[in-house]
Amino acid sequence: MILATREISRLVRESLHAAQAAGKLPEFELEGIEARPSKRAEQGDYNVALMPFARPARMSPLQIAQIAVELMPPSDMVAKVEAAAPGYVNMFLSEDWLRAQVEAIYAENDDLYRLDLGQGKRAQVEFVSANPTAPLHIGRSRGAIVGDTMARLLEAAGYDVEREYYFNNAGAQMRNLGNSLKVRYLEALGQTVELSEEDLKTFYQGEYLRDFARELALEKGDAWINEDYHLFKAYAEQKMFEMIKATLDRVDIHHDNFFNENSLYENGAIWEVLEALDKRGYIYKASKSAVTDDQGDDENADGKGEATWFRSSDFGDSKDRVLVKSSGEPTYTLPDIAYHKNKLDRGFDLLINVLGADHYTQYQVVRAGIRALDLDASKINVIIVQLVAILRGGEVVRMSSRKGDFETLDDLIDQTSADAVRYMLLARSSDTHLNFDLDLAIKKSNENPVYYIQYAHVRCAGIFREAAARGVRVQNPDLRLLGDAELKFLRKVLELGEVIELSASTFEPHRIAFYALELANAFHPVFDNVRVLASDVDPAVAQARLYFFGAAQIVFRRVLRLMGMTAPEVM
RNA sequence: GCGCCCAUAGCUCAGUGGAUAGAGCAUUGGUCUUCGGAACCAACGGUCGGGGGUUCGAAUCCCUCUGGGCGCACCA
Repeated sequence: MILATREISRLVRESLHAAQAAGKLPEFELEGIEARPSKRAEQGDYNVALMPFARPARMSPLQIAQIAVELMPPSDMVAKVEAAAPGYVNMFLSEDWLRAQVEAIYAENDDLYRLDLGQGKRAQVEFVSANPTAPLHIGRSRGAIVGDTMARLLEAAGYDVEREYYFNNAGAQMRNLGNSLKVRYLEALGQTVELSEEDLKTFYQGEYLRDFARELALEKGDAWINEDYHLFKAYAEQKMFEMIKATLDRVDIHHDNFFNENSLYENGAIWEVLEALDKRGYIYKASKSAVTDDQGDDENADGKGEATWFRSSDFGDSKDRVLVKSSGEPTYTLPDIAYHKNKLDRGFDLLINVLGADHYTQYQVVRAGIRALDLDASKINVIIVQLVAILRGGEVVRMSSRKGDFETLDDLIDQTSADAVRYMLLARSSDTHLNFDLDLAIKKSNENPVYYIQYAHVRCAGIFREAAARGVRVQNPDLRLLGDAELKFLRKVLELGEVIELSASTFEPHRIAFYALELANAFHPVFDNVRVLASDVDPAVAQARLYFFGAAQIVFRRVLRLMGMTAPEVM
């Protein structure tokens, strides 16, 4: 379907252009002409503000608007154009054109409002990216939903999208995981294992490892009893990933690529990055930072010898950062920079990184690294999601990772539903804190937006069930029989294109969630007032209305799928 | 101390520099001879945290203050 704002902007631009060619307007740049959906019916369906052109034209904005109206090219989309003070062009959509959009909805169906914004360019969204040491924590869930919805919107906008998961399966944490599983394995075989204070600090205590260990004991018996952590680590990692993927699958998230941080060690990429930075003069060796930080503390220098530092302060960072510890082991920052270089090298046109607010500083350092390597940092975009608080009975639920009934994304899904999780975590701007109200999410009432939206789809499906039962089928519907209520809903449908365009270009996927609620809000009154199968409805009118509700169902299914939610036939 | 985010209706929150700031919930009052009432209609409700500035025009941009949140490791 056509993007209404784009088309109307074009009409106004052409009319002003024609005015300039005819000498009715002086020559000046026609930039920034943007149509907006109108807020008031008496001001038309779309408005274009021409006030910015008053100065270059040296005319009153109202005069410019009048000239624009006068020279407006004809369009079957537009019924009427008016100039309004102080300088607006108000457009009224043609009702015939609006009715014809019902056909367009059927034609596009599940691809409704697929745009050409991306022009087939390659985009990559990196999200979740948790290490496979534990089930997905609730803290990751918002980024997961936001990232996947962003990917869906970019696809709708015409990008070729890849979803990527970055993880680390090397290092101390994974070794700890292997050791922890071994302990549980020995326990599963009936041995008692004494753990020192020191062991407990690094021990993964989650119940999931007991489950893995029981399976392992059944599978291998005591064959692994003398193995060190390596086999256990590999086993735990594989099980962990199965678990994480299963959790993500519950909310319909599927990554195309799992990128292993360790590969950057194996192929030497991290050392190439270090060398490149060194060549450019951004590396030095020292026992402490060459830049005194604000607190002037240098306690990290104590007896540790020389580390390898990156002059990130040259790029606006508040202090320099260590890339290689005095032990010779890289910090996570070095592979992180190498990873982002790798992403750029893979030729994506657009990169999006979904990060929790607590990782923002780290991202700044990586960005500094990319700039230091003289690579195009502008291709890397970040969606920072603020923290989530879980509320029950108006109280914040503590999300302890040690104990408690509530810590994982699975818990959240269990206690509410996959659809509720997707909607609730999406329906907030990423940069505001989010309160996830458990009581609301499970409530089966009109207070719950999840049900309100899905119910619209259910009601459409209900009409068709009833129609089928009565033997009514759509044949040659006459769209002229649609009334004002239906047209009002169709006007709202038109906004879907703008929502996709805007959310894909500003990386703000939450917009689709609010739009969905508005769409449902526009739907329910129509459903209540526009009967299809009532005895007093003329059969021809019933045909047109049935056809209309079929289109409405397509729109709801499309919107729900863009949010990764199900479109139920019954509830 | 420094960096980032937030402050809009009683609550939870939308709002792309454009006309009279919106929605859901809550509250109050209505609508059922029901294709699914998990619905609809109406009313009530605002110094957009305070103060400056930029602009033809500011909730939106800039500065500042206040109040919250998150970071500021030779952890990941």
